[in-house]
Amino acid sequence: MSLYTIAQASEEVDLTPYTLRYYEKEGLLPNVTKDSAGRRKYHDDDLQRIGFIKCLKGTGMSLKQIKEYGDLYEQGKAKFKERNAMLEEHREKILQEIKIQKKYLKMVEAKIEMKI
Amino acid sequence: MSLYTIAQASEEVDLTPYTLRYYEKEGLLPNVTKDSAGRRKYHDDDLQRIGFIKCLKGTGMSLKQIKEYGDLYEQGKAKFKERNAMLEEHREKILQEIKIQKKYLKMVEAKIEMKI
DNA sequence: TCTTGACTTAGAGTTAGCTTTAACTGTTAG
DNA sequence: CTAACAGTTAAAGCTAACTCTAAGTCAAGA
Repeated sequence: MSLYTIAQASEEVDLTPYTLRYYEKEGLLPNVTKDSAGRRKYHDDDLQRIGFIKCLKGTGMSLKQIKEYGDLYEQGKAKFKERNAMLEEHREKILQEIKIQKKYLKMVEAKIEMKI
Repeated sequence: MSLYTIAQASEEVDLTPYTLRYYEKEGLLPNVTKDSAGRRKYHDDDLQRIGFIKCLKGTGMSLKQIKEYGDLYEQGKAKFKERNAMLEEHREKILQEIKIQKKYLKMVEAKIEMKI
């Protein structure tokens, strides 16, 4: 059970302390605790959660939607179906996006080969 | 040699007229002409250029960089090397990005299968 | 004890990329 | 001729996602 200061967590997940506080303010990190002096303490769970937030964000999900997903997650088993439906929909979006990226890649490669 | 009004061009490339004017203002579309009444007329060349802009933008290039590329393009053969170097660098970026997307896809799929 | 430095907060500022508004002009159908 | 319409401009406004500032607190080392 290791704990991280905001600086350490920031280093660990490669986001600035500003961003971590921002995510918390937006309700994306509801479980970050504070020590007696009011300073944030990040648990491994928090870091894992941030990792998944980065995954969702990196695949084009908005912070608003990520919060929705997180809120469902907080409600546990009761909202499992809804939550997984979100992920499955998102999965399709990622697949679609990879397809588009590959198409664009070909366009760029064609332009490179064009030599004009 | 077909010509398009801004509304038609907008339809054709699936961007709003606002966006087309904005791109022009930013210097991304230097060759759009105007009729005697001052109304924009888009040529096939313009639509092709917009298509490539969408490709670059869709793969994460900023409008600023796209403008840089376009400016080199305007300078023709003289800047061919520089221009192609940009594209090759961008090609690497796209490949990298596809890799990351695939990794994230696996993370999402793992979470779906986790059923917790 | 003093000072340094990492933290805290609320709230303001920034950036990219549009998007809209206001006021106006020129074209076209009735 | 006139009303509606599609376009024009400059400039303001908007949203997402940070990013920073100001003012303050707290703990640890010289």
